[in-house]
Amino acid sequence: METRRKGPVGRPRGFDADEALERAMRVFWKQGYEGASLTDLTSAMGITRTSMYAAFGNKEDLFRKALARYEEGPAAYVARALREPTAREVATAFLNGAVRTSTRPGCPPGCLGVQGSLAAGDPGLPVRNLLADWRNEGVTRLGDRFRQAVDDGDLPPDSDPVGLARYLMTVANGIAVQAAGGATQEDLQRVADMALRGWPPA
Amino acid sequence: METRRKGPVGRPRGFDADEALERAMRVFWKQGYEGASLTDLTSAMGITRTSMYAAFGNKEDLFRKALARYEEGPAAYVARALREPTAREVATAFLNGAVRTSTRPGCPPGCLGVQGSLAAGDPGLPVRNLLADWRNEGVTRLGDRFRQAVDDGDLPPDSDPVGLARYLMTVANGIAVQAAGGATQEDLQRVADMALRGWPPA
DNA sequence: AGATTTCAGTACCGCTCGGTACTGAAATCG
DNA sequence: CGATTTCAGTACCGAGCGGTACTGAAATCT
Repeated sequence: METRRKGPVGRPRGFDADEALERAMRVFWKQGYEGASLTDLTSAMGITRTSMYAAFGNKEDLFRKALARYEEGPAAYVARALREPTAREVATAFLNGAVRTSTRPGCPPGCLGVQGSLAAGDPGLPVRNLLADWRNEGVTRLGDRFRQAVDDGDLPPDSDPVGLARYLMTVANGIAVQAAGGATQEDLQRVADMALRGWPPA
Repeated sequence: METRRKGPVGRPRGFDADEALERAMRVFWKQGYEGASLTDLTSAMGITRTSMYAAFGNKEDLFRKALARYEEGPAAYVARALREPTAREVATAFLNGAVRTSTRPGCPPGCLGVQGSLAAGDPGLPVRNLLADWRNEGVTRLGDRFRQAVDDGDLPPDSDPVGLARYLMTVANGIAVQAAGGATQEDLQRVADMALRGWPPA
């Protein structure tokens, strides 16, 4: 006979973990991993250090969860772009999404995958490597999609799918850097348009 | 009657300030401003904290001087590119220089102007803004050069010089990000070549 | 040589960091 | 109701941060 629980025993948590994670994500996005102190994070989340550690583990765990949330939220344009029917539409949707997410009003400029950590001392290396892997995985996914496009015939047979993928990711990363320096959405949309002027014809 | 000094009175400094600054520049380049501790810096420079403060001011002053040295050294390709005869050659030299400097063996990957500080908490804001200004000044200089190119007739009269400048800077910034993630010189040279495929004809 | 000036080094300052032990209250169970 | 469990909050931990006072030696001047 198995013990059945109607709900978790004990006092339930008094805050919305999803909302707290959203707030934490924005602090990391704005200030980077090392630049975001636990005090910054917990005061934005509206909870105490104790609650944060109980709910999310530690600072690095919190960042990993914030990155996962970022991927499903602000960075969902990547997955959407990959589902576009042609290589050109994939590329266009990807860069336009990067522009919009990097310059969205009410959100920090740039991209969590770039601003989160680019260079760091020893204590920040795990997160730095996590983000480098995250960006490289994006290249891989785009590259797979473009290999498919070559098979489909909407990219020339002599195309370099991974090269095209890295090119787009490079431009998207640059857009994030430029957004951090104050470039506007119009500025960066022009950049995205220029970046596609040399795109291989179908 | 003016007092003449043959040399500075007192014990002369026992280290090469230029060499020390070069070492500091590389630490900032690799670890970023906030990620480079005074211990990291001074041990790489081979001097004590006291000597560093006497010779360079404080950590922020040291960074400013390291950035100036970076501009004259690894980033000298920018000034060289601006002196190329045509807009296309300017653009090509600029991107090729960004690729080489971001992937130079023996140097940290990327660009000090990007890796130095992209996102930061309150204490790092001055340096973050310094670098954003530095990047934007690069856009301005390229933009001035391309305006000249329009006058010279080696860019179409309806070109957007500042837009073209921002486009190149965006690609260069993206190259720095990608280099930090392990992209090789060959990878990034292909990216630079692709970025110029849509360049306006003379 | 003696006086002076700046050197390099140690030890320390107050502060903030990420992380934790401990307290007392609150909510759910039998 | 009483027992149990987890909550939120305070106060604190050792460590590292950027920066500085102080010491004694070394090198240049008159």
